[in-house]
Amino acid sequence: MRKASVTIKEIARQLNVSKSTVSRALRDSSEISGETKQKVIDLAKSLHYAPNPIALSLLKNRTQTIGVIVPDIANRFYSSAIGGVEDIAYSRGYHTMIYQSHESLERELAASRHISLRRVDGLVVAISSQSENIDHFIELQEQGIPVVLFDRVIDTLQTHKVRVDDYKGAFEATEHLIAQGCRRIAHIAGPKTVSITRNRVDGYKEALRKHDIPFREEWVLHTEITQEGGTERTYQLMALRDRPDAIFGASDRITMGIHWAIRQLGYKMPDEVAVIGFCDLGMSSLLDPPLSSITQPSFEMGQQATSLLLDLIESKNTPASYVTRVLPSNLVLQKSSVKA
Amino acid sequence: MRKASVTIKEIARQLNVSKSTVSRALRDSSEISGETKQKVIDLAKSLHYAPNPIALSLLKNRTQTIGVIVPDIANRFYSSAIGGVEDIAYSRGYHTMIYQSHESLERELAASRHISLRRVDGLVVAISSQSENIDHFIELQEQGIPVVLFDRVIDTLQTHKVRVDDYKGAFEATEHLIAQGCRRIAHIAGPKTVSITRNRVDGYKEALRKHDIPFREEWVLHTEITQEGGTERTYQLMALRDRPDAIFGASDRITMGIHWAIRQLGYKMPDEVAVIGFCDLGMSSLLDPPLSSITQPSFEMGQQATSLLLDLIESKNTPASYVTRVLPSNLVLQKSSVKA
DNA sequence: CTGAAAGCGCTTACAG
DNA sequence: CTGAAAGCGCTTACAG
Repeated sequence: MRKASVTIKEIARQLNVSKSTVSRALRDSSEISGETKQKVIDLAKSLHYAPNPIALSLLKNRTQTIGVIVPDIANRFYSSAIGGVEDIAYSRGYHTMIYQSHESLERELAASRHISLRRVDGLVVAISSQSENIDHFIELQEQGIPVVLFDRVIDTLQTHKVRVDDYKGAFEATEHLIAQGCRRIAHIAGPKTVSITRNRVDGYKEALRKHDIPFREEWVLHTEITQEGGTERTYQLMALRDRPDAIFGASDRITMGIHWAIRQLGYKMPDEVAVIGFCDLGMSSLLDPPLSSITQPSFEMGQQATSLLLDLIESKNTPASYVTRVLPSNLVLQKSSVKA
Repeated sequence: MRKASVTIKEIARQLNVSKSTVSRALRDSSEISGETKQKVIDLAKSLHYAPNPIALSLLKNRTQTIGVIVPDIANRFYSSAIGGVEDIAYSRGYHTMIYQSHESLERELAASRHISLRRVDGLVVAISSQSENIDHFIELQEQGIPVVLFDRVIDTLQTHKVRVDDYKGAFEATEHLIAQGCRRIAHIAGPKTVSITRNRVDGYKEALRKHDIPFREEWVLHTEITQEGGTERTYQLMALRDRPDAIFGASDRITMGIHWAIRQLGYKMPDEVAVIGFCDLGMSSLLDPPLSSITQPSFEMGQQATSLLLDLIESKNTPASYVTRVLPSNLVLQKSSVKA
């Protein structure tokens, strides 16, 4: 069915030279005469010759392809990070294969297996919240496939990491709420298994401590990273005898759920309940009132992770040490948390 | 520094048989003795042997991989459609490579080139709005790489197509606005180059005609598929001496822009201006007031397109004729268009 | 039932 | 400067 492509053999036949000569001419080897070189190149062009990357892969055991695993491409944070990955990969001659884990360890394993089988050259990954065990990534590394983590990092994997300064972002958001006069500040956090969650809870706590506001266990709730989770936990918080006067949400989805629930329940934002959360700006500005956000440099995170990965792939030996890049987040204040 | 994988040669060496025998035993050929077969299979298992898919690709000129090109993976409609693509591809033993065109012909060309070079087995695509010329897809077909269109289809390409019933969706949305008592109904449409746009405009016009409402040129504006586009065109509409009492938006992004602008401008929804649009439900329910939407079965569209594609890939000969599947859209009424 | 050989498309020591 | 040969990992007629 498939139309046969032009091969080096065909060019050799037409020119009455050997395949070796054609191959060398095309890679501009210095040991070929200018004349022959030109003949080969001209014919190759007119025949629309393109080398078969699969043959090269077999030869070099390299595919010029990197993989990226994210929990969910529909999430703007990740789709934007993928943009950054593709940007760097493309400019350095690599292609990108995108996998979604849907927060499931099983699907992360399937993707890892595929990456190993397909001889993908390296992997950029934001670990699924279900994955406490990361043996599959260690196995990839043992096979010589470098892995770089971003966003969701984990201590047990030795490698380059790129993450945002969650602690500081959470600290600043909480301190902002305090500056607005809030004293009863709740936090709806992500799954306990995720590193980010812990950092954000810590930042939140530290801001309270700094301003001598007592920490109250019942005002920190954990949930899956979904809008429904944010909504349900908001119901739970607002149902408390002692209800909060501010809620800080740990992610886009969660925070959108909070915003929605607060409106549903009939509270005025920000006066009765101030809301702020880690969120994508495009999203948060659409809401009414617009949502104060801690925004993350997602595109840059994808870029940096990929650039570190390609360095690993292209260097002969394992590096002396791994780096962890911590990028700043950015506080964008809007009406949901700024009192008149 | 990639660790060498176990090969058929290694198994043959350890068992003192030929590579051919190992190969046959592993594919369970009937011409190998049960005993030998068992030995080979056992050793293969204990060595964690996995066939090198790259070698197979070189041999068969097939990669068990399909490509999918969409304008933008961050758009929920497309990320959900990709979910449907992956669902079917995975269950039939194929992997999916995802490409984004960002509505640019140039990037669509780059993706097509990659698909051709990488010997991807087939392609599912929602054409970029910039691509009036689709020679690159015809070339793929000529190379024996089948292409199936979904969402954004185009008449000039002979192939299977899967789309939603835009005409009917637009017709119903418009008729609903009329039922609400609106008579000055505007439509903010997508780029003129896209087939969908024309169908939606036609559905809108037909509903007006049926109810004897005169069509007014100045109430149909075209824009890029962005939120900003929706916002700008809304400003333009509401600035008219004769302003509309309802706006029907042609896509998620556009409609979100309309909703935002109407609120900004201080109009009451739905009483002063009713708003409805093609939109994802998760999104539209978040807004205040919740947005009436024509929802599309994006996941199913991805599934059906992929299933048609795999049939093309796996059949020996080109089919007698191509099909166009038209899926129904669904009208979900919410507060933005339903008057008390 | 099993093996040697050719071949998928390419590169690269090794000869000359 | 050019070519013949071996090899990447696998399959499959062709012999036996």
